[in-house]
Amino acid sequence: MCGRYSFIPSEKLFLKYKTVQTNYVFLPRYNVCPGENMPVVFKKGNDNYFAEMKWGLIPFWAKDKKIGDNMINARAETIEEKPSFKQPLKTKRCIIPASGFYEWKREGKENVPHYFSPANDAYFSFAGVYDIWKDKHEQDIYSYAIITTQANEIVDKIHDRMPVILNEAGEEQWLQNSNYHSVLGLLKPYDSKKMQVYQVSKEVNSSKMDLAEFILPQE
DNA sequence: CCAGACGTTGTT
DNA sequence: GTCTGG
DNA sequence: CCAGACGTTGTT
DNA sequence: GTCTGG
Repeated sequence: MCGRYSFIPSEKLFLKYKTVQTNYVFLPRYNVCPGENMPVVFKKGNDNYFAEMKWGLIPFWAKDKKIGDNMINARAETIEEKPSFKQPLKTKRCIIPASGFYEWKREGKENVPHYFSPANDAYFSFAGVYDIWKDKHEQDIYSYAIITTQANEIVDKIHDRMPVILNEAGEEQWLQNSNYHSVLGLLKPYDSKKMQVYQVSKEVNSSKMDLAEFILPQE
C-alpha cells in the first residue's frame, strides 16, 4: 500500500537529488495523507527539479479530477497494462522523497500503526509516476502515484505491500528519459537490512493531526 | 460499432 | 457497506 | 492510509 | 486517450 508517509526537509535534499534549487518552501510533515500537495522530484531536459504535486494521479484524459482519489498507488506488477499509468510510466517517472512511511497491522478490530525509516540515510526515494491534467481554466495540475510492490522480510511482519524504494544507483536511472523497459527491473522490494521499524502512537491514524511525536517509538 | 471504465487496499 | 475528506 | 459520515425540511 | 465488454 503506502497511504501515509513523513517528510522532514533538509539541505541534503538538493544534494541528494541534484535538483536545480528553487524558491520552493518545504515544511516538515509527519503525517502526509492522500490528496495533499507534496514535493516531488522529476527531470526536465537534463535537470532535476522539485515540483509540488497532488498525491493521487489524475490522468491527463480525465473529465473529473476526482478519479485521482483512487490513484494514490500503482502496482508494480500491473503498471504496464493500466490505462491510467502506462503513459506516465514511459515519460513521466518521478521520485517522492520521504523520511519514512507508515503501515498498519490489523490486530482484530484494531489498526496498529508502525513506522519504517532508513537505517542510515536521511531519505527514502519512493518510485512514482506523475501526470499533468488541465482544469477548466487550462491550468496545469500535477499529480502523482506511489508505486507499490510485495513486502520485504521486515515489512511483511506488518503488511503485505510496501512502496518501491530506489537505491542510489536506481534514482538517476528512474528519472532518466530512457526506454521504460530498462527501468522495470528497479521495481523490486527494498533491501530490508537498510530499514528499521517500530510501533508508533495510534494518534497518527487521524489524518487531521501532524505531530513530530508520531515518528517516535511508542514505549 | 458505441458505452463505459480507467485503481488499490483490505476484508469477507 | 461505501463514499468523502484529510 | 484511516476516520467519519451516511438526510431533508423548515425555522431561527 | 485507450482498452474492454456487449
